[in-house]
Amino acid sequence: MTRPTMEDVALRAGVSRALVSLVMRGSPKVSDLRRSAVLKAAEELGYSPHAMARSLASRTSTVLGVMVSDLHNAFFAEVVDGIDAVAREQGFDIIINTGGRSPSRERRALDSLQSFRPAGLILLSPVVPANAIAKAAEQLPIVLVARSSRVTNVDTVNDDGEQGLGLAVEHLVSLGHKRIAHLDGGEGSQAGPRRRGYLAAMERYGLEPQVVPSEYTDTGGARAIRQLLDAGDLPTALLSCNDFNAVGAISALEDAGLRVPDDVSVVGYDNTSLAALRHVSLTTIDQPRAEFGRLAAEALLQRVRGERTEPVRHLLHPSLVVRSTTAPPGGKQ
Amino acid sequence: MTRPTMEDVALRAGVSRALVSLVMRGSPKVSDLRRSAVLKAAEELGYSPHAMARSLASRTSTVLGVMVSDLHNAFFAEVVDGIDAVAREQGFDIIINTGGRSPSRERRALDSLQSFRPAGLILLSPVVPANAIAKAAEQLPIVLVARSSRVTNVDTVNDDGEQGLGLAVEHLVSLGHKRIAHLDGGEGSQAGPRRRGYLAAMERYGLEPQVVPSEYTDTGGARAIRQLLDAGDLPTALLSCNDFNAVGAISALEDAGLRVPDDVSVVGYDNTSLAALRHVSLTTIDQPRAEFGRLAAEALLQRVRGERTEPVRHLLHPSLVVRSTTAPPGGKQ
DNA sequence: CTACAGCATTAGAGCGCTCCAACCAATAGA
DNA sequence: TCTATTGGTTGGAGCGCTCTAATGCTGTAG
Repeated sequence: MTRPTMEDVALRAGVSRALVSLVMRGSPKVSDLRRSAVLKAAEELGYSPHAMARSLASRTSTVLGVMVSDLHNAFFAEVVDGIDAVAREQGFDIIINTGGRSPSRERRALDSLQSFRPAGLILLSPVVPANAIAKAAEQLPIVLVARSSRVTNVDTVNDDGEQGLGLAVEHLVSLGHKRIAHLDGGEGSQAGPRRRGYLAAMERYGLEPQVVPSEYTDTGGARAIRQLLDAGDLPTALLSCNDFNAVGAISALEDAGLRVPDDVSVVGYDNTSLAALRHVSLTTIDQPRAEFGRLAAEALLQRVRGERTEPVRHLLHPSLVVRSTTAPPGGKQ
Repeated sequence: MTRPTMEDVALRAGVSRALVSLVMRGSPKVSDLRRSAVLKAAEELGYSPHAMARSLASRTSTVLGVMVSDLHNAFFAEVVDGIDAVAREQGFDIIINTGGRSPSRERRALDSLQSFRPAGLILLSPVVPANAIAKAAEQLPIVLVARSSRVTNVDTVNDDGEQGLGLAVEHLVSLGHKRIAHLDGGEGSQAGPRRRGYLAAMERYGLEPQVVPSEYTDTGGARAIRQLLDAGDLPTALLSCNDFNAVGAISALEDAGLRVPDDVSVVGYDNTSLAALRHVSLTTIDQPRAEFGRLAAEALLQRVRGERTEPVRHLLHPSLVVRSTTAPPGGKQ
């Protein structure tokens, strides 16, 4: 079970350890003769380089750490796909860890990730306090996705949540809705911009805003609806803080005998695969997720290579995806 | 940006590097005086140990590698939760990588994971060929989840897919169904046992089996339904190979003007969070996912600690979760 | 006063690798 | 013939840590 080292390969190929190192790193200054001898020996021994020893010796790393705040949310999977594509293309590996939306577990994940001394870190929607991020950023390059920051040495990649909710309000207004409520994401990441976008858009159209406290879960959405129903105060359209919340809201509405979109229109946010399922077919706001990942990886690699020290703030344009949960108010199609 | 080392901490605390090492590893044979001096110096410098150097020097690792075949599937997130809980409890860290269900990318992920020389590897539903797994297993302990193997130095954790589909058939038969088709998972992991379980159960009840080729996706499910409809050959009940497939099937059925469960009953497999959404409310087979993760981590750690060399084959009992997509045939409730 | 534990502490080697400077042909130029 | 030059190859130091064996230092017994 003890794995072969460069020494073993060198011995078998009849060359020096340094030469094996050159071959492993694909150096051009190795004769074909030796190269093939080394590769053959490595193959026979089942040798593969020891990434830790390598990075220890070279004082560099080709690893990017990715902290995913919630593995249960497919949103992040697509961001990771984007990150992975860029990283691979540029010769970097990624290692992932998850915080499970819990600050303490996330902090542990961050420590663990950092203990590998990666070249940089991408944090997907982290929930740890800003100062923890700022502190980490003193040690290595950091890019934040789906969370904003004013720290000058971290880059951020976000969608323009204000614009997103603006699009949603516009859509509903154009369908004829006037009573449009927002199921708010509370303390959740990006809930602020979305709420502001909602309020601004409502003001723009001269409509009375109604913010209902809720959260980024389907049970949260359902709870908010029950609250509205209890208060006998149901608007004709609902803007959820995300798709999960929207689906929860729809369930609760249907439980109450109301039909979507005939009685109430519902708009989600994120355009998760959930929303795209024809069975759900949720009108929602799409975020370019893979693009998030690509931009984050590129920003990080720029910093890693020392090409830039100025912070970058990507703010991507969301887009409206109209499906089957929105219609004119009053059931008239 | 250059991080402090043990040397720096030792210097600042006025002790030797070895003593700092002892403190960092929580050794009892350090006087309180020195210990606090070291901890203070470490704190001031923002020192944290270098995991790679540590594992290089100690020739041991406290890292478990986890390969998740598909990050988009929340199924794996729950397994990871189980793994994480056990690993953390026993002082191990996990690093995750993903193969995106592509054999080549998965192989890359495996190599990358191994380059960190983890203590062991847990592979969640891997798609690489069996010999690649066997080869890796010569180098380090490996546990497979949701994929079986006959390799003697690999542990496996699976649910009993045969039993699972048996439960589903039994449920439908007890509702009065006779024409029950299986939307098959093809080459997908665990598709074999599920198919076998279906066939065996149908035979047990003296019913004519009908296996429809499909795959583990919602588009696959929809496609299979369209095929059945085109052939004018729709059974009264469908057993999907997984929840995604089932939801796709339901969408296609609804598109065709059929109602679920009134016209057709549908059963999924996996009990993903998707199935639990009240809007979907899918009757399905539940696998104890977190338990998968816990058992996998425990099995791996036993091997890591050299407590066992015999392979372990966990086969967990699935259970039926009845929701709203199954009813007696012909719409009579 | 010496001997010997017992304990906290430390020097030094070494983990698997990279990197630099040195080295060694072999060829080219003077 | 004697240098340069070039391209391939190598030894050795060192990355940040752990681990073993040895060190110094008490305190107690002989």
